[in-house]
Amino acid sequence: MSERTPSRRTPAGARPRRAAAEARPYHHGSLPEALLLAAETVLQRDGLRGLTLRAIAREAGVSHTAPQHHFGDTAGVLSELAATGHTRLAETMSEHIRGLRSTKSKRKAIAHAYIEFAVEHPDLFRLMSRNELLDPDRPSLREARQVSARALASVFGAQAQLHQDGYLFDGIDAAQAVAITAGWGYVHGLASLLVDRRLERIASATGHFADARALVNAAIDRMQLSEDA
Amino acid sequence: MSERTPSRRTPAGARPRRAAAEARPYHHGSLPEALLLAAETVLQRDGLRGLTLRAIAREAGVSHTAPQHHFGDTAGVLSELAATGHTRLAETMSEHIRGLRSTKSKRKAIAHAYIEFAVEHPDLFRLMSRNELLDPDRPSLREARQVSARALASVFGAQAQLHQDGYLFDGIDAAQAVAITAGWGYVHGLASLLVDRRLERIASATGHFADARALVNAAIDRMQLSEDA
DNA sequence: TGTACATCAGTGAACGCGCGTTCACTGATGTAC
DNA sequence: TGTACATCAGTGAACGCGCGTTCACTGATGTAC
Repeated sequence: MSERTPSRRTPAGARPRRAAAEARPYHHGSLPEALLLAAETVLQRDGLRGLTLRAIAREAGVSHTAPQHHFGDTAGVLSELAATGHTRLAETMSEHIRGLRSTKSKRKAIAHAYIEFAVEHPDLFRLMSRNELLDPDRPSLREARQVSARALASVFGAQAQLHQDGYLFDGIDAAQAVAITAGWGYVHGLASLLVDRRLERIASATGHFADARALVNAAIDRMQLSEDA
Repeated sequence: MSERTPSRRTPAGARPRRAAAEARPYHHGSLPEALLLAAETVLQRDGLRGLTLRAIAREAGVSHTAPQHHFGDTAGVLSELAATGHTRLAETMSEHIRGLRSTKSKRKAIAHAYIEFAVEHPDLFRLMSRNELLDPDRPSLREARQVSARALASVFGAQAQLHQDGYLFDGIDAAQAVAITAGWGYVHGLASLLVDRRLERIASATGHFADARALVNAAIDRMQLSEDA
C-alpha cells in the first residue's frame, strides 16, 4: 500500500538518518525470509499467475529489483517457496504418525496429513508439483523433497530400513519401490483431484457425503492398508 | 513464418481477387478447428506458458484478433482444447477395455490407457487439470469430462448400472462413489507423478526398472483389483 | 435474374499494462593496516 | 583508535517485450424483395 512502510523489525539501536522515513533502515536484515513470506502471501491472494518478482517485492515493500538480488530469477523464489512447502508437509506428516504403532494406522494418518496440507495450502501444493516452474536442482528444494519423500517411504515402504543419510532410496528393492509409489500415487492423486475440484459432482450425487473432502476421507479409509499386495 | 501462407484447404471454385495472395480466401472456412489444432501445436512446442491468443493466431496464420472472435478469451480456447483432450482420453480408455471381460483386466487396461495418454500428451494432460485456467461451465468441456468420467466409472464403479444419459452420477450409492474415487485417484496420482518427473530417482535407485514408466506399470499391476475392499 | 442490405468473418493499427532486465547509483558493513 | 577501501544490500529510472483489448475497417455470404 504505502511506499514507505516502517520496518516490522527495526533493530533496537538503529538511528535512521532521514527523520521522515520513520526508522526503516536501508538494509533490511532478513530480506530473503521476508521475501518468501511475501511470496506466500501473494500466492494465497493472487494465485500462481500473480506470483511475479515485482509482486513479491511490492508485497515486501522493497524495490522490485531486490528479489532478483537474492534469488536470481522467478524460478529461484518459486523453488525456495516450494522447498518450505515440502518441509512443512513433512512436518505435518511426521506429527500425524507420531506415537502410532501399526502400519495401518500410520498409513491412514499420513494420508490424512497429506490431504490436509493440500486442502489448506492449495496453491502451494500445486506449486510443489509444477516442475516446469521450479529449479529441481536447487539444493534446498532437493533436500526438502527428500525429507518429505522419506516420511512417505518410511510408512509405505514395508519392511525397509531406509537410509537415514546418503541417497534416500539407495539399495531399496523393487517391491518396496512399488509399494512406496503405490501409496504415494494414491494419496497424491486424491489430493490433486480434491484440490482441483474434480470430485464435487460425484460427492454430491450420492447424497451421503457432506463434501468432496468427506468422499476422499472415505477413500483413504478404504485404502489398501495391509502389508501384502 | 510467412505472412501470407496459402490456405491448406482452398475450396475448388475459389477465384481470389489478388493474384499475389495465391488463393487464400478471405474467409477461412473452418477457423475454429484450425485454431484448436494450432493451439495444440503451440502447447506441445512451447508449453502452457507460451499458449497465448496471439501465439495461437500466429501459428494458425491469421490475425491475432481472430481467436478472440471465436473463443472469447484465453480460457475459452484452453477449455475447448481441454475438452478435446478429455474426448481423446475417453476414446483411448474405451479402446483399451474393448473386448475384455473381467473387471480385473478392464481395470488394468483402463489404468494403462490413462497413463499412456498422460505420457504421450503431458502438457495437454496437465492443462486438463488446471481448473484455474479453464471455464468448467463451458458445455463442451462439461460434456467431454462427463464422457471420460463415465468410462472410468463404468470400470471402477462396481456393480452399477450407470445412467447413460442425464446426470452421470445421479443416484449412485456411497460405496460406489468411493470405489470410483479410489480407482480414479490412484491412476490419476500415478499419472501425475510420472508426468511431473517425480519418480525418476526411486525408479533408478532399485536398479530393477528401466525407467519411471516401468515402475508405474508395476504399481498398476499391484493395484487393488478385486471387487471387495 | 438482379439488386439492396444485413450479417458474419477476419484485418491491422493503436493502446495501455505489467513484466523481467539493465545500469548507474547510494547507504551500510566489514576488514586491512 | 582511526582511516581507507572493498564488498555487500538495496534503490529507482529506463528499456524493450509480448500480452489482451479496442476500434474502425474490409471482404464475403446470405436473404428479402
